[in-house]
Amino acid sequence: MSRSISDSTVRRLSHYLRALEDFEKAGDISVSSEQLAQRGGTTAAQVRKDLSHFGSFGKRGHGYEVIGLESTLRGILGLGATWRVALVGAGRIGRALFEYPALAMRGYSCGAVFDSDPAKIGQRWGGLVIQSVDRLEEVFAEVGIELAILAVPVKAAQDVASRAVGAGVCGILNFAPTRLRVPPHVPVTNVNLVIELEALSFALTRRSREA
Amino acid sequence: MSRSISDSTVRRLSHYLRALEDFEKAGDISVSSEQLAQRGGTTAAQVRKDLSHFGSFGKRGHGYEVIGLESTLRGILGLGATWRVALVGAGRIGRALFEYPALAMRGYSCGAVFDSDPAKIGQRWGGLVIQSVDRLEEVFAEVGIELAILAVPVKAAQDVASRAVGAGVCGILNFAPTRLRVPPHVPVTNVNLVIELEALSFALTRRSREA
DNA sequence: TATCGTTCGTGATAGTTTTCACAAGTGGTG
DNA sequence: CACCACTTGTGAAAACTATCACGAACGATA
Repeated sequence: MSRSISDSTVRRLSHYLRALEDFEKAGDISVSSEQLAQRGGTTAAQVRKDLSHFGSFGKRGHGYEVIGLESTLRGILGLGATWRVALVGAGRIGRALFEYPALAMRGYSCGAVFDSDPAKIGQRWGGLVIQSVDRLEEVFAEVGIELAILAVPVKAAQDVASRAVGAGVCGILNFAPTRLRVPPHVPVTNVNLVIELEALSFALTRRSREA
Repeated sequence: MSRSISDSTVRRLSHYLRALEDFEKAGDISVSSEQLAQRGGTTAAQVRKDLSHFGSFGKRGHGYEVIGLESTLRGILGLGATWRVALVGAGRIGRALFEYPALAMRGYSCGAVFDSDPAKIGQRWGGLVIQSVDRLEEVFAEVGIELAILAVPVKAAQDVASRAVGAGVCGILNFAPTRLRVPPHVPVTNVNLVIELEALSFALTRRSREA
């Protein structure tokens, strides 16, 4: 029950949850840390350590009960709650996210869409009308937005982030390839495609250099 | 000039490069590790350590020459090379990637698009005709594909990955929320939106629990 | 009930990454 | 030339993360 949980641990919990969902589909009643480890690409000891930060969920000699651990992990990851989300940026990436089923399934419900392009403002996406970013604060308050998803160009990202924080947002999911400056109490998760591309490029190049 | 470079270091190099591009635009000739650190959200010592793994690029008393370090980093990250890429999966995410300018700018040139949906096969994207995944090996050989971008459903991901490896691919950029099993010599970079969503959810929940 | 094979939970250990602190190099100035 | 303000590059220390190894619990079996 330690206080500070490392990012790597949280990400592994995510993997375990997905593995458990598969074990459930396969009809398994219980799984061992060893089985979870293999599916998650880690070790049995790591699995047990990760879980032990939050409590003691297994039975010695028999492993973990699939359904039980599944809902425990959902609880730890906060997947029971639902969050009212605003999507800022109605470009290709914004659109892909808007229709990404996992968003809704993880409890993120989209309550507003913004763009700065006059040609897009007023268009309908699902049941929502695309709003001008100029009205961001106003709409955030009206709809009760808790979370902002940023799918805007780098240039606009910091400004939108600051305004979202000003409007009282609880967290930000940032797709712009830039590090946002926000107060420490606002969690930001970055999905930075450029970094991933460059990391892959590095791995590829390193490989061909060594060969 | 150590052998094994940690993933975190590589990702920071990416940040430094972006910062340098900005410093260049702003007309700066040289920067200190302190300046790079602030832009990249880290510390001056970290910046120097990261760079020192690859050589000694600064001048004591004066910092790093912006243009010079920029091209050094591009070299380290392998951004000079161009890679012939295949996009597997022509859904929303595939489309967003296909039009993502950073892809082309990082030296990834798309040489083929695949899908399994008969309704999509035969459609044109840019100058490319969407191919059936059934012809994957064939087309990979014809076009000389070096890299596969997977934007397919989880169910199909492992199969496509194995076939891409069989077809001699050098690396994989995987958007499916699953861990691929590939031979160790094939680098895989995962962009797992589900994990990011759950990590954010954890941070949000943790926060509201503590408050 | 006693024994056995299994698997968890966890303190100790090993390994990795980050931070610290300072000697050494650089250009400028009088 | 001697000194100064500045900033790098790097060994050593600290912090963090992963692995190991083993006692303790559990159900099954006779």
